[in-house]
Amino acid sequence: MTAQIAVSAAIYAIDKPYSYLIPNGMQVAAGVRVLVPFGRGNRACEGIVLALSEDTAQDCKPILQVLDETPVLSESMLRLAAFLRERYFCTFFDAIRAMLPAGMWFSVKDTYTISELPEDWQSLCKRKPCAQSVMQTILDLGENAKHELLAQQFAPEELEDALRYLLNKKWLTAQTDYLRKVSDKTEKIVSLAVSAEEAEAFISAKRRSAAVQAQALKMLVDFGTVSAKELCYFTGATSATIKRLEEYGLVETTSREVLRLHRTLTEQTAQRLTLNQEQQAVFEALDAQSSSEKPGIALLYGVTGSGKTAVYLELISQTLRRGKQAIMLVPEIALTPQLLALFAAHFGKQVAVLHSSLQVSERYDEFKRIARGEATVVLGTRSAVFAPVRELGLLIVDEEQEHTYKSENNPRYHAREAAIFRGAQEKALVLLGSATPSVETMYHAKCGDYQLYTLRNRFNRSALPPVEVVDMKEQIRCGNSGVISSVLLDSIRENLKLGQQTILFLNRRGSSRLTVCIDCGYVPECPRCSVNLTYHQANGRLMCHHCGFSQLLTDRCEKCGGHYKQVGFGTQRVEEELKSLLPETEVLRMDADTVSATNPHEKILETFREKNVPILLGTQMVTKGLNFENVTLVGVLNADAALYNSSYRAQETTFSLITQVVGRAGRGAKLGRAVIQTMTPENPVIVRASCQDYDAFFETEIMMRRVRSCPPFSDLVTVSFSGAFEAEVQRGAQRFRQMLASACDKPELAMQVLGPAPAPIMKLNNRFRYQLTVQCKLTRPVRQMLAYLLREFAKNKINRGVTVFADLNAY
DNA sequence: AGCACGCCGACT
DNA sequence: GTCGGCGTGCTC
Repeated sequence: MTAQIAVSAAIYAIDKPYSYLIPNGMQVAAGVRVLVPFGRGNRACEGIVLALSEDTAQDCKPILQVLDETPVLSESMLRLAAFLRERYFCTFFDAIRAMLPAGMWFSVKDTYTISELPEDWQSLCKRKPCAQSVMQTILDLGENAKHELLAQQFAPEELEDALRYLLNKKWLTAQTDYLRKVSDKTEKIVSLAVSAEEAEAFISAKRRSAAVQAQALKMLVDFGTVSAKELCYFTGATSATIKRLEEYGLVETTSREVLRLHRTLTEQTAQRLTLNQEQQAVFEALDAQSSSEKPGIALLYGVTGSGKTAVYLELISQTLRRGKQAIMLVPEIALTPQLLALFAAHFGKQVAVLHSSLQVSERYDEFKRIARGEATVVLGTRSAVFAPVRELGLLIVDEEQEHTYKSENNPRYHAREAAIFRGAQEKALVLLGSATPSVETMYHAKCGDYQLYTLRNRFNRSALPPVEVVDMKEQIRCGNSGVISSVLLDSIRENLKLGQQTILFLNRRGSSRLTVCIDCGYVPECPRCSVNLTYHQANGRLMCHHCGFSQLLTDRCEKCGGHYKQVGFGTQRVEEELKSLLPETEVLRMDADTVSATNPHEKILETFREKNVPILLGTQMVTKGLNFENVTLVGVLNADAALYNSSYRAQETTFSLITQVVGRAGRGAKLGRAVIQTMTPENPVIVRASCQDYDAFFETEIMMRRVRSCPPFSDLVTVSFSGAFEAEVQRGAQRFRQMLASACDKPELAMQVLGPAPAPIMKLNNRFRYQLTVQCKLTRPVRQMLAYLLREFAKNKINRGVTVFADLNAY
């Protein structure tokens, strides 16, 4: 008997199921994790059994150890992993890693023991000083040492080198333990280990040579105890700085569990749902579809406020009544406390919540509750599509057009696509819901691939707010160079008089802030990335949002000694403008700068609601699922900001965004209104969004997509190349293009290749990036051909120094 | 990627 | 003469 195993150590270029011998008496099943020897060195490495087969083993190694008593993934989930691997060009294990919660993984603990050390060992390794000191350390520790302990004392590279040397000499032996880890996120806390006076003395003694250390110490003197993260943020220190200070004995670090605001689901008595006629009809049809032999996929297209959630709840209840379970995916759970409360009220303890801000152990617990069948309703973000429910009856993807469903790291899967595959596998109804469905989804619905259900009426019959489009060019001509038009200002004033609230939305895309020297035009750039640095008021530093680099903003320009100025309009600038226009009015700002762990957006929104703050100003965050009775005015400050980037999705996201924002006004009894500011009032996307005409928008958009061969008519595979040397990366991309050209000799492999072009951010963390865009129908043969080329590219040593990866329909 | 095997330059 | 450098090729 052999087992086909996905091995964690296998990189993409060599990833495939590896066959291993099952030793006599060992209990192995598909879906259990095992320890297997891999590679020349036969290092123990983690794997998961994909399948068992009868074939007599030829020359394969035996499994070392079984790590799970029962499978952690069902056969159907293993097929889903295979699907992810093929569609998103990742390894089996990458896919599996995405499917299991962090708390289920094993931590590798290497322990080194001295075996046979010759008397004169010190003279024997004179030429290897690092090995000598590592050996001495192990001796001091008493014959054996844990890897993590050594890692604290030596630089990683040096340590690995020394250990390899010592193991090779057979002076040391290593043993590997795999322990289940259910560790929670901890954060490092730094505090002074000496008196404030001593720290001050150190600062003045050091003067210039260790400016960052001095800064960090100063902060500790002022605040006593600070988290390492904050210390780095405010002073520009790095982990190395803290380590250095620790060595000097000036500071000490401890770790503390990250405390997160965790909402416990309070059980309330659910109000009996009453569906209106339209909802009832849709519910019945969906219910019929879900109980059919092959339920397939449905799209619930319902305008904002038409009560999609009520239909979801009824369908979930119905699924439970049939003895099956349901998963509902939402774009961002933290933004929808109202939904959480609703689910708690309806399903009580049967609900499991899975989202990114859960602690590792909490997530693991929820995972187990689902696997055991205690939780039958799963509410969660992207990765909840992998929740281990046993008998899936319903899989809802709410707001299916949202970009948060696309993973931004390996495997770069789309939760909607994973949901559709899983639904088909497990014969569950996949229900996509949206007020502004993605063009792809609506297209499939119109083709009949998905069943289309429509909710046309707003639930409480409240009319959609009247929308006014303001031409900002006109405003400039009239002498208003600010970001708030006179029309919007008047409306805000009016609203203030009535004691009603206003939400102002600023599109971040295309409105990035910039620090520039007004004398010579110099713009500070990140030394590691090809981006400009952004000024943060909170710490007075210029920061890189991509690699974490930061530096103090100097008074004078470092090139010419001139003056810096902040240009571009971020929320800060709008806030200032509002202050001068409406000096007496309180403005609540919500963006990446004001939202933090200690001040989460829920808290800001709560303040907005409770204290009846007149104006809420923010970025994307203010558009999502907020229901405020007293909000009667919504302003979109720069509606077209995202419209002119090169992505084929720009129109769609802009339309969806504006529609959502406008839908925020007048949710209560009072009539709302919306003001949309734009430079291009005649733009069809703006026009259609302002009158909430999705159908017209869709018709034009689908035509454009057809003409340009964009999704859903074809797929776009972005093949990215990165490396330390720009010319090498570019040549690599060029070579891949040639490989593509010679591989696509058959008609079924038809494709169009664009590039190589520099990636949108050409340099990131000192690595240069280029990309090719492959436009094709991603059929099986095309996928296999691309996978083959990716592997060949990685294997060929001519491409050494250049790494490649592919992303399907990237955002 | 990670690791062993194999062939050339600075030390005992 | 040998130890250790780095280049090369394979991973059940």
